[in-house]
Amino acid sequence: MDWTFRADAPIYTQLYEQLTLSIVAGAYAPGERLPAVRELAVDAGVNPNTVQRALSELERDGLVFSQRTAGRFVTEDAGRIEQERREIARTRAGEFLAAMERLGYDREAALALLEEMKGEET
Amino acid sequence: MDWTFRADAPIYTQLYEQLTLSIVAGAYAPGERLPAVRELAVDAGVNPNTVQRALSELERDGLVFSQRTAGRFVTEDAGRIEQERREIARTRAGEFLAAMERLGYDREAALALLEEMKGEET
DNA sequence: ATTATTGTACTAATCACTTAATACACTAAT
DNA sequence: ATTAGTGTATTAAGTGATTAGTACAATAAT
Repeated sequence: MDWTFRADAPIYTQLYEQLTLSIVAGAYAPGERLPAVRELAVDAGVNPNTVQRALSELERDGLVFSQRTAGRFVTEDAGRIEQERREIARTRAGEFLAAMERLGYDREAALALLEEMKGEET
Repeated sequence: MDWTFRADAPIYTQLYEQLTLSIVAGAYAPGERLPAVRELAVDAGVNPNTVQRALSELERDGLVFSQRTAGRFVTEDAGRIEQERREIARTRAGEFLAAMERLGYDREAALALLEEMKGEET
């Protein structure tokens, strides 16, 4: 993992987002053990507590669970992971549509814009 | 204007965004005079400097200009306003596609999701 | 039993950013 | 000339959250 952080948002937030994406996109398999808090911390060059905080949120989301002395693991519930993936996608889509609406683009127009951008780089 | 602020972002940012939207969506016409800094400040219940800061950014974007003793005005360049509207829309669209891609949705799938959401509220 | 490795809790300090207070500058109108 | 209404600059203080330091707890392996 590259672990490069922007300055415009807390590190723990960025860790949280990147870890979520890693799990949801399948980079960590269901049931797989995650690196230890201290290990991740060294790897990312941050304080263990910062990692801890990010991981707590993943736990709150039900994407990981921890066994006090063995370590942290990705949930074995593949359905939960897929559900999370869908939820994030729907949220993003909703936010996008809302933003476009405020700009005076109705849904047709928003879709048209996306169609028109198909060939381009992001 | 309702001027209600969230707690998760600076006030000046939110002012900036809302004012931008107001201009771009045509709530303020090209050439129209904006309320004075102090007036907006009272209206929104914030410090004049906070308003000043938001307005400075609008100026940087070329959406407003100020005449030192007369007040601030929306640019008369309607093309500039439309351009800004388009830019914001394209940026949002690009961000959306990028986010969806990280989630494993290619463009087809992203569009399909939006189609599927057409009937819903945001 | 001891050690090493894990997650967790608590406290404190740093640190940057936002916001506020205040004073200044300029112009038009009276 | 004076006043009132603009935008602007500068400085200071608050404030809140992030991050770090350090110590604790629990279990598995040796």
